[in-house]
Amino acid sequence: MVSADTRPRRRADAERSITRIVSAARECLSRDPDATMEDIAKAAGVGRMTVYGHFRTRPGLVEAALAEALRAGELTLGSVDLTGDARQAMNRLLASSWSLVAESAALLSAAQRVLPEGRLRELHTGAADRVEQLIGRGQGDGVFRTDMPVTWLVNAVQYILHGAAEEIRLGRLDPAEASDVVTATVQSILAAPAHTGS
Amino acid sequence: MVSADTRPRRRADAERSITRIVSAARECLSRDPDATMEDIAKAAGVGRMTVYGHFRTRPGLVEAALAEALRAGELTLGSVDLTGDARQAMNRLLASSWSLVAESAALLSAAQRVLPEGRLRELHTGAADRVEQLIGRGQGDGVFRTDMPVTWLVNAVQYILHGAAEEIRLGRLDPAEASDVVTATVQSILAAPAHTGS
DNA sequence: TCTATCCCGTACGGGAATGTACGAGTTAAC
DNA sequence: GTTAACTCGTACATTCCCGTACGGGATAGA
Repeated sequence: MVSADTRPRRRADAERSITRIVSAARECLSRDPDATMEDIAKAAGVGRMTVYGHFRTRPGLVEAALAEALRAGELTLGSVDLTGDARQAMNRLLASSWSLVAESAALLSAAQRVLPEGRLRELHTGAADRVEQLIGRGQGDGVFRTDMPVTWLVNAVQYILHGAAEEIRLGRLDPAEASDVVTATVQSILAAPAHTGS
Repeated sequence: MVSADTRPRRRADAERSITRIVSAARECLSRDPDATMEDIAKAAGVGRMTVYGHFRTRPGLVEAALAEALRAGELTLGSVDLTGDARQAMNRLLASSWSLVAESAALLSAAQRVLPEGRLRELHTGAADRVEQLIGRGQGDGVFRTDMPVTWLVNAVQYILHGAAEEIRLGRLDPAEASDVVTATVQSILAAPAHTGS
């Protein structure tokens, strides 16, 4: 927040470089959490030193990339209608954002390794909270199960998305049917049991 | 397989060291896939050089640790009764092996990074196949859903187990209730829809 | 045009991890 | 008790990546 305010004078090409670098960082780190500064620089089409010109350390760049991904997430999340039937709302949410969340999983793990303990959760809270609220509302309406902690349900969904991304990356899941598979799986996890059998 | 056969002469203390090293490797790599040779040596209570005396390279040690974990897995898997109702069989399977599978997740990812492409799947096939067969049988019996690829179901279960391990590690899931949560979640994913709705 | 900003290559230093070499002390096995 | 095997410390070479320093060249912005 400091750099953007106290440094209002920045040349247009620098702005463009930064955009490309952060974007490249997202892409690289999402594929390999151990991606090197040079890997990222190459992907951005700039020299390694140019990267250091804008981001003094690797953690700094990782955080910027994560922040960018989260901003994009917040944006799409904010544009989704979460009212009405919680199941339908969840479907809409997944339809518009599952691939984004899934692809960011590796980036998240990269951040987890280089950022101080609380920092990640601090940044990530916004997005997770909204999902948690939706699930909570669904529980209140009786359409989602209540026999498990909400935290677990939220994270179980996360892990399914992560898994779907991995399966696609490994060529074991057809990207075309991934969306349907993910929504169906998530609905199964969240659904309230039809009857209270043993 | 080679070292055990062509080198029948090994002193008892060496045998003990190897056991301790492999065991320590499992433990360390399951907590941190990037665990160092020195970390492992320290955990095993031996010097780093002793480790190199038995495993020339890190990948070699990782493979040995993975093989050990898989052997343990095969052992428990083999002792589980997989006949009868597929759902019950799955519950028995999970009850006896979910924590082992879950804890080995990090080890698996460590292996994925240092072992050549096909090697991991080659080693891991045995265990995965058995789960796949059980799910396939459940589908044939009409108790498990058939609207998704079996491969996806198998891996979705994997990812749930992985997630459960992570949640426990982060203190967000009570180990005492983890078993119930896992089995219930897995059953939800696998269950055939009660009625053929829209 | 002129200047401050930015691009980017080479070069260097530091740190961490892997794997090798040597060798002295210890211990199992015969 | 003798020998061969094992332990394990120090020291070293190598590699990889991070981050810094310097400086020449290109370019946006006035």
